[in-house]
Amino acid sequence: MKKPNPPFMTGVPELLVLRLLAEREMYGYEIVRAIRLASRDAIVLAEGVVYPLLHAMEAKGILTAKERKVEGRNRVYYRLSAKGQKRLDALIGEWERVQEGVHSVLENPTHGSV
Amino acid sequence: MKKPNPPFMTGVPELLVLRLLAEREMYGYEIVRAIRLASRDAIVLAEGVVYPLLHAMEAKGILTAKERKVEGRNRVYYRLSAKGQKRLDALIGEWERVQEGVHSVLENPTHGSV
DNA sequence: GTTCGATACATACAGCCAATAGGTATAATA
DNA sequence: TATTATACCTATTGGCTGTATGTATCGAAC
Repeated sequence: MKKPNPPFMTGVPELLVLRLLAEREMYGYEIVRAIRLASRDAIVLAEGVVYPLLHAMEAKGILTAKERKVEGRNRVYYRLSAKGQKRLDALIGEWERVQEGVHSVLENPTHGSV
Repeated sequence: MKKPNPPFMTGVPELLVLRLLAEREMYGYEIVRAIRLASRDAIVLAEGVVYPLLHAMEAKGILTAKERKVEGRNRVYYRLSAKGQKRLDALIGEWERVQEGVHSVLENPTHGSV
C-alpha cells in the first residue's frame, strides 16, 4: 500500500515552528512561548509536542541543533537548513491552498452544483 | 490518561461536509463532487473518506439518513440535525480561531518576544 | 448485446500526527 | 528552604484520514 499523504490540516505545528526559526535561531522552550504569544493564545503547543517535533525535524535534516550555555542554562538552539527553508515554503503553499479551499466551501458551498 | 483532543487541523472534512448539508440535504457521492467543485480541486475527499465520515456522524446523531430511489438509483440522503447545526457552528469557530492564529504567527512570528 | 465509464454505495487496513502525562535538573525567588 | 520558572526529555495512546478494493446498477457506445 502506497504511503498515505498526510491529512489536510496536519503539519500546522511544524509550519509554525519553521516560520519562527526562519526569523532567527531559537530554543525549544522559547518556541513554545513564542507560538502562544504570536497567536495570542489561539494555538498552544505543549512542550510534549514541540520537543519531539524538533527532534524529528533535526533527524530529517530540516533543522540543525547547537547546544549552548546561556545565563547558566543549557539550551538547544535550532536553526533552519536549506532543506528546512524549502520545507517551510512548501508548507506555506499547502496551508494557503487548503485555507483558500476551505474558505471557498464555507462561503460558496454549492458553487457549480445545485 | 485523559482522552487527547484532536489535533489542530483535523476535522476539516467534517466541517466541509456539515457546511454543505447546512445548505440542503445531499447524498454521499454528491458531496464528494461538491467539495471538489466548491474548493476548485484544492480539497479532494475520496469516497473512502466521506462515506465512513457520514456513517460516524450519523451514529453520533449529527446527521439523519434517509434512503431514497431517484432516477432508478438508490441514494442515501443526509441532513443536519439540531445537534449537527451546533457541531457545525463549533467547527467553524474552531477553524476561524486556528486560521487566525496561524495567520498571526506567519505574519508576525516574533510579536511580543525578541 | 456487450463492454465500458459513470454513478453510488461500502469496508478493511494502516500510518502518523499530536495530545496527555509524566519525568529530570538547575536557577532564581520568596 | 521550599516553591516557581526555566529547560530539557520520553512513553503512550488515540483518532483522523489516506489508500485500496469490492459490489451493483445505469446509460451510452460500439
